[in-house]
Amino acid sequence: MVQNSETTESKRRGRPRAYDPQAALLRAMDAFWKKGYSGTSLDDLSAATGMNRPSLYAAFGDKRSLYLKALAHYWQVALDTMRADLADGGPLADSLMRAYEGALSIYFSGEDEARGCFVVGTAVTEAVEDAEIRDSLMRGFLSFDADFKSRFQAAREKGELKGDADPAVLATLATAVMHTIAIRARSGAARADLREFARKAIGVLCG
Amino acid sequence: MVQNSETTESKRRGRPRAYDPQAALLRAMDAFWKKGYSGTSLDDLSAATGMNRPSLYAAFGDKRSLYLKALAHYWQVALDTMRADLADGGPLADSLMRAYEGALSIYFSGEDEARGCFVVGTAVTEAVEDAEIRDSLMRGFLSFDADFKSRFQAAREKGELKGDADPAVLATLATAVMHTIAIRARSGAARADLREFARKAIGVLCG
DNA sequence: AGGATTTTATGCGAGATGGTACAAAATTCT
DNA sequence: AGAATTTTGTACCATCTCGCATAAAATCCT
Repeated sequence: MVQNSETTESKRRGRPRAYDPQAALLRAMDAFWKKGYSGTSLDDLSAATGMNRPSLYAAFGDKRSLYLKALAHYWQVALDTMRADLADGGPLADSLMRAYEGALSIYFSGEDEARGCFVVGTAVTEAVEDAEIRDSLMRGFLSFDADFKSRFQAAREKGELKGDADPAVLATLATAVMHTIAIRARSGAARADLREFARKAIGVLCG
Repeated sequence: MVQNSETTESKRRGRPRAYDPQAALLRAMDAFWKKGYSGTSLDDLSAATGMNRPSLYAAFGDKRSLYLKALAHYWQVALDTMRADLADGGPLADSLMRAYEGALSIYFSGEDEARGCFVVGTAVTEAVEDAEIRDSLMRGFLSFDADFKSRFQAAREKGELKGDADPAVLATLATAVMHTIAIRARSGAARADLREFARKAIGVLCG
């Protein structure tokens, strides 16, 4: 994505960086995750990362650029996690439950408060005014749908689903379950309740 | 909700208001709807309502107070609309489709751009830091669930659903469909596609 | 040791932001 | 007509916001 000069070459010319850019990106993501894009100031980001503003600037560009990098990173982690959860063997219901468990781990990964999904909790708000964010959302959600659909198709070929089941619809519904869990987690719902709902919803989807 | 002195008494003592408070609240809601709570400035609100800042203050209190009033109004409209759509007679699938059609009308009611759901698009972001908003979300979503659940229960008693169908789970799933439609509408999905998804999702729920 | 190079740290500046003071304007009551 | 009352409009203030200029610090190369 960036030049690999940073990771490969260990001997850099000038004063060494005081902070790991990758770790800083994660802390910046945490800050955005809590307060949203507009609600997070550069002072918040500076405090979260431990970097002063010029360093933030040199490392990530301006505020929006930093947010987009955090968003891209989140998508990557979220999609990779879900693909891995869905790919592991076992019955369809187990695969789906693993995916929802994985999502819940992310949604409740905050220090004190439940933050839900980074995308749903922060990017959706900006989507109306920012076309780049909007496109990123559309692509990401369709990617979720596609992964679920593949899993449903595989299940149908194995006879785990009724023959008239529509993998595309079930996939979008599976994403819908994830969306409502993300929303409700950020709205104060208990993790155990959401887990239980996921379990029962899977029952309906695998009906 | 407020004193009815404003609406009933037509003769007020001092200089008359230049703007209708109710209409102004709707315009303010539009402004928040587009840019979110943090992203909307008092200048935005002033421009949207045509009121200058001191008038905004006198009418609605500070920015957060105005937002909370807009949020309460949206909940009222959204819940009333859905209850009416679900209550009208006919088969379960028709009731559900009416509810989703009604939601889509709201989500695509913006001037140019699709804004999705006001709650999902703006309040969810603030929920982590603002306990009052968070509680409002929890109550509202559970209210949606409850209304759907009543409708599913009525359908089951009429024999429209299989006996082993769980109205509570189906209700939360129905809300999940609404959530994902809200999210996707704001992310640029086409109204026709969302409508089609709703139709097919109803097929799964009414299994 | 000294120059070159890169990052850090302090701090500034132009503009936006939320909120308010104050006087002028528009109406009702006496 | 004039006092009382309520809203409007202008202007202002303290603070925050983003972004950057500039100098000091820490390393590598010769």
